[in-house]
Amino acid sequence: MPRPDASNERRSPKWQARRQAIIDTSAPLFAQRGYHATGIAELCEANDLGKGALYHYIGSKEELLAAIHDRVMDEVLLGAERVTEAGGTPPEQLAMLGDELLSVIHRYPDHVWVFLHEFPALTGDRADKFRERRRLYEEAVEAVLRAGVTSGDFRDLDPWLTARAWLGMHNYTYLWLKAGGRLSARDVAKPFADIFMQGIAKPKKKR
Amino acid sequence: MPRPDASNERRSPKWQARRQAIIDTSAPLFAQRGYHATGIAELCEANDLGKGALYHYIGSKEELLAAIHDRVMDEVLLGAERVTEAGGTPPEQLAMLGDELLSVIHRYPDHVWVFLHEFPALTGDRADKFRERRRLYEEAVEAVLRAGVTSGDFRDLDPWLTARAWLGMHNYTYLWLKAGGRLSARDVAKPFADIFMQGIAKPKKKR
Amino acid sequence: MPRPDASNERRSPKWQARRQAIIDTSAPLFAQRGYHATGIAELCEANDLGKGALYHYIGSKEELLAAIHDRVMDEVLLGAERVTEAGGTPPEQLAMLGDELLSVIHRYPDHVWVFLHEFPALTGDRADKFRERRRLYEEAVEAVLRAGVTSGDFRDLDPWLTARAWLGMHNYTYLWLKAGGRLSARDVAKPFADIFMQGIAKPKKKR
Amino acid sequence: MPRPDASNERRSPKWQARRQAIIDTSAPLFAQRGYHATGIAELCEANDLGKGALYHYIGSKEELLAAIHDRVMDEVLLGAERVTEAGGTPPEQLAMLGDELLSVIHRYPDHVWVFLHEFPALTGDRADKFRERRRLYEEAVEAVLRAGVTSGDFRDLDPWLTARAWLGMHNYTYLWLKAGGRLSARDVAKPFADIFMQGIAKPKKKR
DNA sequence: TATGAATGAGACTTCATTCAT
DNA sequence: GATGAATGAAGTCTCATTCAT
Repeated sequence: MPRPDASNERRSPKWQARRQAIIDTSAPLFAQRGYHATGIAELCEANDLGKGALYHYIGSKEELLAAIHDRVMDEVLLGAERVTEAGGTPPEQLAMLGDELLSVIHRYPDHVWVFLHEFPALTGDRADKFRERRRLYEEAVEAVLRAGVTSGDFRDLDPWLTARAWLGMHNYTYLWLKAGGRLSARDVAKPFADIFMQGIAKPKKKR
Repeated sequence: MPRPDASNERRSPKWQARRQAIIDTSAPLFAQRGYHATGIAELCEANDLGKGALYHYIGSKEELLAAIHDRVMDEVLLGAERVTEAGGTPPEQLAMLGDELLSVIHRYPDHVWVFLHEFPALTGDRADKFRERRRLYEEAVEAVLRAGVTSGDFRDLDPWLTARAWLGMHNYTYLWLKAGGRLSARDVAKPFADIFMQGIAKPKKKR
Repeated sequence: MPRPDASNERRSPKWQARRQAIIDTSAPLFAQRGYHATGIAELCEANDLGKGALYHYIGSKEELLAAIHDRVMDEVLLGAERVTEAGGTPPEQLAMLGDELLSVIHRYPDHVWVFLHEFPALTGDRADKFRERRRLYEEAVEAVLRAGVTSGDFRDLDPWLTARAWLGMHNYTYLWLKAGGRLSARDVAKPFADIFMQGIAKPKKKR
Repeated sequence: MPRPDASNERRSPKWQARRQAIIDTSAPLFAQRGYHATGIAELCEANDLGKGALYHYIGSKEELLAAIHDRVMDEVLLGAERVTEAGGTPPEQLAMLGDELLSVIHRYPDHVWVFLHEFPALTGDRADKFRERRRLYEEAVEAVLRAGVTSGDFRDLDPWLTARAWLGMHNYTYLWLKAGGRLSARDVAKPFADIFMQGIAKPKKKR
């Protein structure tokens, strides 16, 4: 049963920093072993902290999980905002969205893994808040697609369904796209954009 | 610690049927609450069986999880075989693969959810066997892409990376494609194939 | 809670034989894995019988344990009777008791192991009956020692304490004396008798 | 499946003391009811501790069993060392070994009962380590016997077999020798030594 | 005689969390 | 800030036994 977010803003900067470090250290554990399979004891060891001290920073295990989700959603939504503010044609916007999204997945592979695997473990208000933010992002993608249909850049397609195709294609990279890996975010974003943009482009009228 | 699959083949047909029913009844529970979060007690209640009787059929919780995985992989690989045997051009083959895959997801949404979410909970030999079968399927997709490049139907693309795009686009539908829902498997497969096929088609030479 | 011994005497000879076979097949299992650690399922497999059929013969697990105890005690007490009937001097009697006891241990190593390790698992009447029979045998040993003191063959010793020494020396061979082993019962009985008899002999008066 | 002994040395002295108390409180339970028949719940009640708290100290039930074994073997091997360091003729050494061994059995009757009854319940490394220490002690006894033969104090006997006789005679006292009982360790050790020493002594040459 | 599905209590162990220090 | 002992509910799984077939 989630408790009201202990207002972290009153805390000292030192506390804030330590909390952030704990979040980032814990994400790989949750990613590798699973949220439920990772015990408080393991988190304590990984963070070199006693149980009491750990709870001083995280409040509860689920709050820690929510913090990892927020870390990702903050970045993802920030990316979407940047794209909106940058302007450009719908195809340009969609390409930028892909760049931003894959950049987040590439930089935070563990956080994203947790995000995509363990969101059903969130309960109550925390689950609601998370779903709300996720929906917000998905609607941004749909909006670009709709704009492209209107502008004539994209052929007449179902924006909702097409957004799902785009999201699946990009999100699913969490399984193999890693920071230290062979491929950069851009190495993936470019070919994916090529496929998708050509795939939904309005065919040129033949004369 | 996975034990060698207690040779289920010696069991009576009645036992086999009951086991299958338990597998199918349990999949939705794992899908909705998560594998670790679902207790044996819940499985017992859902299957209307005592603990001892449940274990008479499943061996262990993890064996039950593996059985759900197998149920899906059996169908998926069977679909891939049908496609191979059907023959046709690479674009036709890829379209058929999409039809088959989305059909499985549409018919077994819970099994697939479990499959895509809880595979890290498999350990030891069971994990190995599962990864092997999954790789087998992915290679079938790559093979079709490679054939299409060779045949000139598809432009020159990275088969591995493109297969990931295709797999993500299709697999990710597990989040919203349900048997009772608004959309049929075909309703999704057709537009997805349109996007993907047009997206990787070799541009026609202009005259 | 032990039930009154289902009067086995009314059973058919075939039933009796099968029951005896089960007792002898089960003793090694109990000896090697322990009474509590050996499950009914293992007993079924070893005896090539279903659970229902096994229970048809043994009544309960504890009754089976008691039967193994009885098998040993029958032999041990029979040996003691033979010795009594044979007559002879106390040293001769004690030597014969050693021969008989080690012969039982050598012929029924598993039954004896169970007997010496698992007697605390017997409860209620079964425990009482077993303790009674064990005491009976021990008193036979004490009686011989007492007779030897009276006759002047043995020096003046505490019969109870000396009997314990003798019993420990002989019983404890259950740890290493096996039917198929290097040593026969006689190979052990002779040196043991030499030690013990010389150890308690009345010193010859010097002239 | 035994885990590597969680390095208990890092624990606080208070923890160590409590652990030791738990070991000594649990030994009588195992002795009276048997290792397998004694449940964690009973151990908790006897130690006035919750399940979680108990596990905080013991790691596992089998580790507790091993600790009881070690408690005994530590004392027994220490006694053997004292004897070796004390020096003296082989008969003196053997008498001292008897004094030491019976003293341990008298002071730790429950621990010894567990030790002699439940050692088959140890598995893996723990069983190996225990067997090794036990063998070490038995070899010490054999060595004294061998020395006595060489020195001419004992007649020509089989050291291995004679050691078994001696061990059985002494170890078997665990069945009736108790700290609060009628007999002290010395009350038993003296007559036993008299029997055994006279029993294996080299007969004086008659003139 | 024999089967094996079903029982349900109880086995050992782990868990997230609290709180006195 | 930090510790780690203690909690006790819940975890997965095994058990001896029964009974309809």
